[in-house]
Amino acid sequence: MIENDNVSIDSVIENLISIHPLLSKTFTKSIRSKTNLNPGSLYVLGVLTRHDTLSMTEIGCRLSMPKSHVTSLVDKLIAEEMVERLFDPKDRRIVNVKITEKGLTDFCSIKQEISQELRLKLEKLDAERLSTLSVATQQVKDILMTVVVEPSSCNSTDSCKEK
Amino acid sequence: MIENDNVSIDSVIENLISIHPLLSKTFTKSIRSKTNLNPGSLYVLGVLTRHDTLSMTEIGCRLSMPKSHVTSLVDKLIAEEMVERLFDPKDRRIVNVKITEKGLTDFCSIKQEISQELRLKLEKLDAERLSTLSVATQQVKDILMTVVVEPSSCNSTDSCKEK
DNA sequence: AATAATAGTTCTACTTTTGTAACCAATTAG
DNA sequence: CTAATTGGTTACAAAAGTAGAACTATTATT
Repeated sequence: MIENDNVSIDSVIENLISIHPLLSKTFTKSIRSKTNLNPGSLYVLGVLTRHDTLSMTEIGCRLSMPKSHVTSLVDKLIAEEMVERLFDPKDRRIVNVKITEKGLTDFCSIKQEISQELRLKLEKLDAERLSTLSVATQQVKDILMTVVVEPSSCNSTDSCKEK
Repeated sequence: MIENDNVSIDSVIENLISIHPLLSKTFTKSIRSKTNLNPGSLYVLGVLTRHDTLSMTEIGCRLSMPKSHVTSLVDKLIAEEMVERLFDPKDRRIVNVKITEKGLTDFCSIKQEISQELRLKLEKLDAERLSTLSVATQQVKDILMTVVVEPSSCNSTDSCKEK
């Protein structure tokens, strides 16, 4: 709790608040124009690429969306055969969602599609800045993931508390 | 070199796609619960803190929202006395929007509010990771701003250049 | 001067997301 | 064994964002 820490925290928050609209601008629009999925479904697909299976509650917790919304998004993904429902034999209330092979390959090509414009712009960066950006985004992602999604509140054993 | 660039670009895109939902989760919800502004209005306020004045078109371009939406968001901000309309004497069609003193101070306290939970979590990071995160977010922000908001497509005269 | 183009507003229709509440089935606790 | 809790679905209302046409006023083009 030193002076220096507070300055760092403030600058982190300041920076993240600036970055957020930039990312929205970059991705959301091309998601709508270039895919037949809505952004929410794509976020669900995204977390499923990073976790083999997740329950409905866990998905909602990680993406901060109401369970009812998760249901409708997963329904859409199932209609596209991108994910599947797996019923947990140990607790038959739980629905585990798993991405399919088709879902994985589709997600890859969708990523290509929606990042096409960004890719063109990144290509114009000099090698040094590009490498800086590569390292920096990796660090932000890694640290933010441990900070934002704290394991204790989202996992199946001690599950996400809904208020 | 080309090889290496493509790897970097892919990892940047991969990372940004992971970061985006994390930021949404972090900010959007508390914006709704802790302020009487909608997220869009807050984004408008945000860009106005970084640019003394912007025209309606420039705001829409920077945030990738239709001009009609910008109109309604600015209307809300004016009702809260956080911004003001300034008519350009040189071209009376243009409406320049400027953040007020109240807007600036309000935005600061809103930032405090909506980042409170994140702040608590950041405080638990050790000094090294916090400083890493501080530097990395700054780099991401700076480079992304030059990449995402390309000057030529946003300006009316020459006013869209980001530094 | 006539016409085209631009900046912004208003209007309407639509999609997406959020927030509840009611409900069922399965599990856990007393 | 009841009673309470949990995970998930369904249904509905409301907020927020998206998209585009029609319109006014102003400026630019010719």
